[in-house]
Amino acid sequence: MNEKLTIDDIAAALGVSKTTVSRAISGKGRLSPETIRRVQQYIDEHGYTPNHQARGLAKSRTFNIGVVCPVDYELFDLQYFHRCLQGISQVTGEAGYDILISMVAGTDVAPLRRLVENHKADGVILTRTMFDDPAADYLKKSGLPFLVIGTSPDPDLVQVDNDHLAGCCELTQVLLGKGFRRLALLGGDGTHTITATRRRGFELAYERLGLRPDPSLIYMDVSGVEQTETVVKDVIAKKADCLVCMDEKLTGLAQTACRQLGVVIPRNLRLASFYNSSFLQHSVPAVTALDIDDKNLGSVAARELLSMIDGNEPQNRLVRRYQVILRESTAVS
Amino acid sequence: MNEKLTIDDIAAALGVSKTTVSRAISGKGRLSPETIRRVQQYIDEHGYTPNHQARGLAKSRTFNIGVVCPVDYELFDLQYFHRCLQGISQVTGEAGYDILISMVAGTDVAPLRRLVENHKADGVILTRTMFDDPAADYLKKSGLPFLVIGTSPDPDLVQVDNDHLAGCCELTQVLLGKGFRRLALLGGDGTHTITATRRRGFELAYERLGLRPDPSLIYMDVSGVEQTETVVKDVIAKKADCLVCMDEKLTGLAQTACRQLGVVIPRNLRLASFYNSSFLQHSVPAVTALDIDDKNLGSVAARELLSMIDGNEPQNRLVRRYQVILRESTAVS
DNA sequence: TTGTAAGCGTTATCAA
DNA sequence: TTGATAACGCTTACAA
Repeated sequence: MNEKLTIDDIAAALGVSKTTVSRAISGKGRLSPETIRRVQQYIDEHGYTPNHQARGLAKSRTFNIGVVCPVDYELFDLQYFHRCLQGISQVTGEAGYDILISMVAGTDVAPLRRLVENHKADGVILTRTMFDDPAADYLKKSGLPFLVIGTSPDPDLVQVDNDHLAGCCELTQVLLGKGFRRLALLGGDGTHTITATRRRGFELAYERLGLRPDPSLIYMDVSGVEQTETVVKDVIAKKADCLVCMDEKLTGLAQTACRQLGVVIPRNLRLASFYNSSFLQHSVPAVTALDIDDKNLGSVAARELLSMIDGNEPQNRLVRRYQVILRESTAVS
Repeated sequence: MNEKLTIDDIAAALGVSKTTVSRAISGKGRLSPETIRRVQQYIDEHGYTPNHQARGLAKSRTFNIGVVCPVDYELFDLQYFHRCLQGISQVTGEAGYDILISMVAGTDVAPLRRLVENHKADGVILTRTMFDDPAADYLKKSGLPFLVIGTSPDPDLVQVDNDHLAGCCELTQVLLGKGFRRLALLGGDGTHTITATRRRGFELAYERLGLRPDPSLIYMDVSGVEQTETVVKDVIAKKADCLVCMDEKLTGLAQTACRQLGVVIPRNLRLASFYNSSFLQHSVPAVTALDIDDKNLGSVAARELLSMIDGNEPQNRLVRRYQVILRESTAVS
């Protein structure tokens, strides 16, 4: 209704100065309880809502944080992104911050640049990291506080990530513990750091047992139905016990390939995924997977970014919120 | 680098007034070409970037638009949302606007209220509409320009939507044209207006041929694997020719159910979807579907909202960008 | 405990 | 063609 009520109006109505009103609202400075009460009451009755724009100008803050969303995110990435966003949203919301989405296509950081140059955000979260990430490079130069969700070899980047290394290692260890020795690994885009991390976790599990994975059973940069079918054929030919896929997309491809080739899971081949999804949970048979709390990841990232914005020393965070969920697809025959 | 360069600095450096600089930048008012050139040159050399916050305060605009994203969006909704967002992002970006995401859970519009009350956006887009949508109700009261993507029975809402009615009708007509007479319809959440629209389109196709669908073959509010299996059993028992699913999620459920029940598509039952996805395109067999250009929908919505923000009369828009894609799943045996 | 006044970086309204 | 100067709504020294 009275959208245009300002701090001045209240001051005039109450016969006090706008400083007093400002203080009563922010709670800063010492005021008589009586004054505070009067201001509060007036606000409650007349429905004043502060103008963040003005507040921002005065404090040179926008109370926005930017979140970069790659346009090439696919079906499953979106789920991850959405859950991250939930965590981010919750934390930032409580702190009075809003989320500005910047959609970047490929290596073109123009939208991000706009956001930064126009001073529209106080900090930025990158939800994906790549080697030589142009977005990260740009942000580094900009001087704006930012962090990446994910792990990067770049030590200058503030990083928040799940301990995928430990998680993947653990899932692999569980499989090895079941007696499967010939595990095949199916990996996607090698330019994503997560791919390297998962592979490392896979290998680490072997090393802990003093073993080594069969290098000919590690397939990287796999994508598409045809390629996956080729891999599955090869995996069967090489008599692998179990196929471990790096994410749910690859797992889906593997399932399709198996169905096409008449490979029955878990009878002819076991199947596991380094990333869980409701999809894998409901597929037939349900697929063993590493379950990661993405929402929590978003919360942690947001909290860290807000702390950086407040001038605190940045700190990398490795979140250990995951669990191995064993399902039918890795049943021992 | 010199992030803190303001219009004042430029004015001082060039020995002109800030008004002049402001005009040179905005292109408003008459200035000598020479002055404009000097200002431009200075900006180019020293890298001035305007402060949107201040600009916003002066013009009482935020240059943000809010986009509401329900947290309960699932896998497939997200794809729709993401594509919409691409369209929105492109249009708003070109107009110098940014996108503020407001995640709302269920009927709790608190995050949206925060956004509105803090004057953080000049307008809002709702990417989903429900009957008695609390978000829409709130926005109506707020007075902020907003529109919904989707169709609502509420005549007070500015609506931008694909012509689902025509699209669904067309797909249904194609199926009827193939000689299938006993079409079953599988629908989801009845509180979503889209569900009602799709049903109407389905029925309309029959009416155009002077026919009526078998009411016992229309299944609404279906969700979950078990329920879908029950429906598929029933559909088979009632000797339907084809099962039409309202979206790709239901289609996926139907596919799983068929696989479980040993129902072979398209031999024992034909399958079609009122919403296409890469998923249906790649599944085996590929599924006939209505393909809709969601990105374009987002663009249209964004353009309309910006127009409303500029004070133009709101206008409902019915976008006719769809195509029926026939695939293996509806092959005539 | 409260008030005055000077910012914050723009745009807009007058004059000149 | 330009320039003072006053908004825009809020915060915050510095006074009182």
